[in-house]
Amino acid sequence: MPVTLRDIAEKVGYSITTVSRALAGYDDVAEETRRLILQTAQEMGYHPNIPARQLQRRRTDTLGFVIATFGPRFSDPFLSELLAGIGNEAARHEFDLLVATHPPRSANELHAYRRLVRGRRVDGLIITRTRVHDERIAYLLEQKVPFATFGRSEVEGDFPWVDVDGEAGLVQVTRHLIQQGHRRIAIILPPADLMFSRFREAGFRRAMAESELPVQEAWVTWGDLTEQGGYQAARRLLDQHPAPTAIIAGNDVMAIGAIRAAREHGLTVGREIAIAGFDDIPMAEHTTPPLTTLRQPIYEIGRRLCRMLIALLRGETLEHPHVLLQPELVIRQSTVPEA
Amino acid sequence: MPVTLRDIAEKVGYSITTVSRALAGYDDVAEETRRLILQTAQEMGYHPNIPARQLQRRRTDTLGFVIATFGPRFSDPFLSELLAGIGNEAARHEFDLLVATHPPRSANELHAYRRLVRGRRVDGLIITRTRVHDERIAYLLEQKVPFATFGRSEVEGDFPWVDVDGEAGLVQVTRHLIQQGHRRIAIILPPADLMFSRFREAGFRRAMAESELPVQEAWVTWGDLTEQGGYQAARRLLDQHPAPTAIIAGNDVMAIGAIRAAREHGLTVGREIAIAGFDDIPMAEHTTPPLTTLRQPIYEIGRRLCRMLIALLRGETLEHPHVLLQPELVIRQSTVPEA
DNA sequence: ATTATATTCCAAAACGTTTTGGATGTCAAG
DNA sequence: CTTGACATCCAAAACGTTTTGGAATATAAT
Repeated sequence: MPVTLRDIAEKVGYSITTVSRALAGYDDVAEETRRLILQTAQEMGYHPNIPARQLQRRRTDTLGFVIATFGPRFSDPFLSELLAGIGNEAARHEFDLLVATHPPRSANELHAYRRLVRGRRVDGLIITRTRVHDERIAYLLEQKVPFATFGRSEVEGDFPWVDVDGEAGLVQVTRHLIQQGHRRIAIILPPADLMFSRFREAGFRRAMAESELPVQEAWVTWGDLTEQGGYQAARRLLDQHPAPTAIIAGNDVMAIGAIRAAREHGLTVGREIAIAGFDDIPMAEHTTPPLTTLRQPIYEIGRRLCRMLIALLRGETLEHPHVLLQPELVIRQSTVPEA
Repeated sequence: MPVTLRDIAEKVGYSITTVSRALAGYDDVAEETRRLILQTAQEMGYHPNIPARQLQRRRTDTLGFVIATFGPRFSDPFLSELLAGIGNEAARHEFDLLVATHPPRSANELHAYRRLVRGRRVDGLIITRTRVHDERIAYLLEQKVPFATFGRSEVEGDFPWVDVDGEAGLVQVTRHLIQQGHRRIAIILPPADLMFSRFREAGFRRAMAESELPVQEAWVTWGDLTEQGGYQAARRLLDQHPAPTAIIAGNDVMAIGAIRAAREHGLTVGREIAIAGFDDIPMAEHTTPPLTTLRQPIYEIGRRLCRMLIALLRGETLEHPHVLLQPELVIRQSTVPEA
């Protein structure tokens, strides 16, 4: 039913080849012929059949992005924003985006990657939240499928990445808290198998050491990046004696959970306890009190990763294949009591 | 480089046809032959080329979902959860999901749909937040592309949908507030061009009329479903004299904004002012105070829409092509002060 | 022995595109 | 008049799959 090159060819009386080449803009088509073909194609409502083109060109102009959904719920603002950045940039380059979802760290996570790669559904993929010994990266390297990651990796191999300097970030925020007079500082780290958890821990320890403050090992904890996780971890921290006077959470979502825990403990956040996050999600400036956090431009990173990957696919060599951005400390009332 | 049917055929000494049919499970292949072919395919690491299959089968086993991103940011928990539901269910049926993003109500919204439809990239689409005179629906009906929607529509045409009875929901929550002793009740509706805005408004008015309470027209306002939007609308409401003692927000995200506005106004939410939302996003039970809201099972609806659409694509007739779910009133401390 | 019926196989066409490697015709230069 | 250069066109192959419409052989029924 849909119009094909053959239909146009028959109508205008030229070969399929010529029609194809006219539409593709080759210069071995007479100007007048081209005009006729273009107009006819327009009139007949021609649009190329993409699967056919993909088959012939042996590429799909499609990117893959696999999202981990937490249980039945996925409302991680981090992933949403990244997705928006990737998606909007992909659209700008006329690329499509194939999204696969799956429960996190499930057996079918790799299955999702294999599906996309084996079926030649995508030309490249974007990976986020790189992990220690990341099997996704290992797989894609082994399969020689182009990809770009948000986050560094210790896996050997050459691939572009963008990352935010979590170590420097944690040095900043820890120093800030120390400057505010805090000595008993706790931290709720992201899951330890995530690469950025390591960097942030290192930054925290470095800043504490620098001020010759001891790191209470009981105050170094981990949370699963959800509100619940932050809440629970913070509760455990606040139940201790002595309790910390400041908590740094691995992301804003956990920080929001920590705020709730602190409030339940009867503490005034900002005054009796300081709480800081990481990300600067839109909600961060609207919590009560507004959240001190480290801003990372997630949306922009999504766009950038997408651009890098597409450049890679086009065979261009990247000027800066590895980008390390500095997070920006945004100080709000959750660590600095109102004047 | 990748293994094709031809490679297997040459290796085992049968025709491409037989290899194809053996792998597809037809019964006109000898048992022994099939075993040989299956094993060889396995050994050689065969995986079908999906674009080739799509071309031949004239279907893609792929669904499309277009997401409106708000400005550069998209962190709408509603959309995230719906996406998770759709994505996980699609994976269960071996369907892929093509996601397109675009700024809301931009000219290229329809462009995104056209792109997916014209290029025959997808077999069907899922639409959410149906609008009055929805041009997306009109377009898909005109193109005879299967789709399913979250939300009803007044556009003529037959297509499956799932919706939540917003009118009944608003009757419930309004009654609840009236029962709590509120007389001056305001509402922040979703944008008026969204179908569900109409239903909710009707429910609100019905419940008010039923108790012979006047609806202050200045207290019927609209917000853009963001935290900011809810905050601003609530501020305007609270600046009035007399101010409402209860505010019903069009979704939880706006309710969170309203809570912030109320707090800034020096009001204790739950006690001096009641605030209710709609959706019951994960964050709702973790706000301060926890939010009274109408729960709609967004994740499940995503799955259901996906199932309906796939059934439709398979030519099955749906038992219940139109599903109207009842939202569940979840009463928390934002409307009922703590004991 | 012949016919009918299964069983197992496959050549070829088709899906709609892009690309290769010329073919044809025209025109200016020699 | 020939040659070469250019401009314009196209037949055919290829991408990798599925499906159609039998062919070939073996087995059972007459």
